[in-house]
Amino acid sequence: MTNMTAQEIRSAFLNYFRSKKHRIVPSAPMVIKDDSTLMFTNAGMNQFKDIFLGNRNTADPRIANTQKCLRVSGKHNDLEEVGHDTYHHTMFEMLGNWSFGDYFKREAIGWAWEFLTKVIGLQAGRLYATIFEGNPEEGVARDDEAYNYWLECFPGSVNRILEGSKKDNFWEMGDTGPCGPCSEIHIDLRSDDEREKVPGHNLVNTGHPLVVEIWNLVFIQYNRKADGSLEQLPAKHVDTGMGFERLCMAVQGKKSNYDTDLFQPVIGEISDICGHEYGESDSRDIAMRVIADHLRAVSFSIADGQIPSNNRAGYVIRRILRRAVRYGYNNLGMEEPFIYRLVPVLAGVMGDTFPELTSGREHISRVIHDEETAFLRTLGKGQRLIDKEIAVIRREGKDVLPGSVAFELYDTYGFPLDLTQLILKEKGLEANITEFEACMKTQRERSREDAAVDTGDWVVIAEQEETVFTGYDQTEDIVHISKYRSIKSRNREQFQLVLNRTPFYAESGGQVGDSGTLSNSRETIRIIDTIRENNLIIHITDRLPVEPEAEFTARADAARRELTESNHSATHLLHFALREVVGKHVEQKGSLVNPDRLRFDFSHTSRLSREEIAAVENMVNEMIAGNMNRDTHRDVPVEKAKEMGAMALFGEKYGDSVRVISFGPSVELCGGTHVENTGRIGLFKIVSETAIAAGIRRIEAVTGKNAMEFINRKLETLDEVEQILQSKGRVTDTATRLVQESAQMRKSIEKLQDQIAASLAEKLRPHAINAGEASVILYNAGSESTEVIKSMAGLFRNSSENTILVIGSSSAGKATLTVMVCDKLLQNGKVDAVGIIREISGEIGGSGGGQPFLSIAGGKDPGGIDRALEKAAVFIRSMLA
RNA sequence: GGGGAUAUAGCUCAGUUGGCUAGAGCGCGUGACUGGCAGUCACGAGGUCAGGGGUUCGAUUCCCCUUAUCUCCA
Repeated sequence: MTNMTAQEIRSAFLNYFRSKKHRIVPSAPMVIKDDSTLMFTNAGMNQFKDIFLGNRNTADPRIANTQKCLRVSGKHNDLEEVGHDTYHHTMFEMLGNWSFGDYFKREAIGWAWEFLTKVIGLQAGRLYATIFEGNPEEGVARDDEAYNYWLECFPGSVNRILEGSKKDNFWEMGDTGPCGPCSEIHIDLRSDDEREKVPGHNLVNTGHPLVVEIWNLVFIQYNRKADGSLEQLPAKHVDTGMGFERLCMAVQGKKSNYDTDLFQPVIGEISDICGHEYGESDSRDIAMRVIADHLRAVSFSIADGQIPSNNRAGYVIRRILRRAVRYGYNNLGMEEPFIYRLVPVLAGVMGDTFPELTSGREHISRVIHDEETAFLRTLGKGQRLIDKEIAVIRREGKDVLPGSVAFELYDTYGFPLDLTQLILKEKGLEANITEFEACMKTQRERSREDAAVDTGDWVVIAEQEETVFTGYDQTEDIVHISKYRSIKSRNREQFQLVLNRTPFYAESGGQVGDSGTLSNSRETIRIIDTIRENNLIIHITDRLPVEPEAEFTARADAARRELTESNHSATHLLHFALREVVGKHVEQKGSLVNPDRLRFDFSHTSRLSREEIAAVENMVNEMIAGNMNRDTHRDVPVEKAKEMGAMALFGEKYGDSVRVISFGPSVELCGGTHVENTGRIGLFKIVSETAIAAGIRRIEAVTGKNAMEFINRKLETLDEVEQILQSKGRVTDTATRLVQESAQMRKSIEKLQDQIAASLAEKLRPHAINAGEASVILYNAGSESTEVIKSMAGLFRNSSENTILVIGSSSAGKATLTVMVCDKLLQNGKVDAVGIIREISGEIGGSGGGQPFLSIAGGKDPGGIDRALEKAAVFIRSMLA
């Protein structure tokens, strides 16, 4: 064991492979943008997937790096384990070295051994290797090759090289694609005593916390097809992954990943904040580990531009953060936001290797704070709801909360099940978990059915490398289909076509994909959309050509493309103008460009003022009027592009060489298509400016014809308003005055109505007739409003004890009857307003109801009002007699 | 992408088979008590019941659509 720090261990790894002629590359973003099958980087090899799939070539056959990974969904899902043991993580670093058709098993095994035992000094006596035992059904033999190389590392030792099953020792990327046998290195970190008692080889792959896998060497030699069969790959690759946190634990002689210098500073801070030492109580330790781990996952995601939200990747991040808040709330008693305060400590630990953490520190902290606050509010609401539900079951004399209710709390109000259980337990109640699980299951099935897609194998017509994209220069081309496949989802089938060359722009960088046609003398196929997946340009269509091998003319919809280009170029100008007007802290956080409009999200904390918006708009329009020519540089090295002043985006993956687009002072890295001169944009108009997340604002704008239409519509509306107000030029003054006046008038009308009600009451009081103990007033108020009548009813109710009021009124051919009965009269149960109204409402051809003291009926026959009043008098007398 | 929920005063929310003159707490304003503050009491201002359509004599309430937000699953 040595005292190397995590930082030193990481450098040792990269330096070692640099000495073996590997190029060291930076970690790819953890959040994945152009692969619909994967939301997050979950293994070191993700960023090289294109190369393994043969969609992209690489200039460097040997590469090494440390890659930030997230395992929280899909095949690798460790989320629920994290914190309860000492070695699972959501976000972790994967050290890896790669060979793309270069070296294979001999070097991979030899170097791994040398690095572990010589460079960082792990004891050879604690190491074990596993190899694939073979699988006759798959037609794959035992990996004797790897076995023999391992034999050279463990000369004469027994039980150091173990055989593993398909589950442990055959690695697959997904249901289909590159795969192959793998060979894992495990380490036994137990004390000598314990190793004496139980030999380590009995504990490999059994989940023992101190006998753990540290390095997986994958030998990619097959391609898994959709029918499940394997085919040999022409070029064989090596893909290795070593869990950095575990390696640090092994090197630093710790018993837990969380005891290393990667986690201790953060745990120390948590301990300071909550006032409990780490290591005192199991439940608090678990919570601290959960929070320390989740903090990393969430911070790195936000740094990569993925903020917590309610769908897909953003939802996964939200769930992780909420899990951390929950543990803090339950186990540490933290009822105020606190996780955001840990961000600076984390940046201190990892900021050197991952500068995005340091530079985005404040933004990350703010986003976490807002999310914590929001969730604590959700918990507060849930608490109230559950109290209500508890009252319900108590009333019914039960002690089990139905599973459907627990599920509703969870599904609709986001109240976690474990909290529900905790609260119930405190009151001696419990929840029906079986029912809860059943509800959960039906919800899952519904979603899965909806999302089910059936992807067919590629049908290859002609082998070829990358598709040549010709759309920068033309919208029409002569093409061949090189491969196609079918995609079935729900009851719809679509086809994906890959061409040898194409003028179709694939959705990327916010610009929508082109649509258009493929045609020849025989037929025309409609291309609905064009997307990019793993570096392939994929054309989507509803039907396959009759003769896929034929030659086609590919035509992208030129008018649509032109509108889109205007919007895209305008987006660049907008970005530039924002940085000039608002400040250099403005960075692009998202962008959407389609034929109708453009949407631009950027970092900025406050709402833009009217003046700022006008200034931005003016600057863009001046650049348009300036007729600035487009300057395109293709294949510029990234470094050179930055020298040119191009704005690169954090969390964006760029190739070695990039494309630079400039219009005058605006310089951007961009793969999209643009107008050749800003004058073509015509006109630029901002339509809206809103907040979309903490620290991020969104501008939506239109250009050209759309901008003209937008402005004209506004002007027409203004014209109409002027017409209505009869006030040319001073509409705002007039409108303000009108609104004020109408508020005043509403108030004085209310007052007048009260006065009318009062005087009407005075007028009617003498006309009361006696009926038993009641004093009855019958009156046809003509066109008096129901508001006044109700008001008067209130007056009688408050000022007398034995009045019964029956008032008729009418307006616009409709009749209304209002009946009020004083409270005192209600007590003896002989009459009430509802009874009276039911009795008499037939006379006006309607019906009604209400409260015992006040009821209202409406009808269509005003002529019946007097009859209704007479009937009321008879009825009341008979009831009170 | 699919399911569920919510939208009522500045804020947090009530509003029970459709009809109560739309309410409560907090906040805000004015006044009183007190030497001042804290506090207590009284009075008051503040509402397009999210927007649009429908059913009905009558809709904050029921139905449909739109928008926004929350939430779960993928």
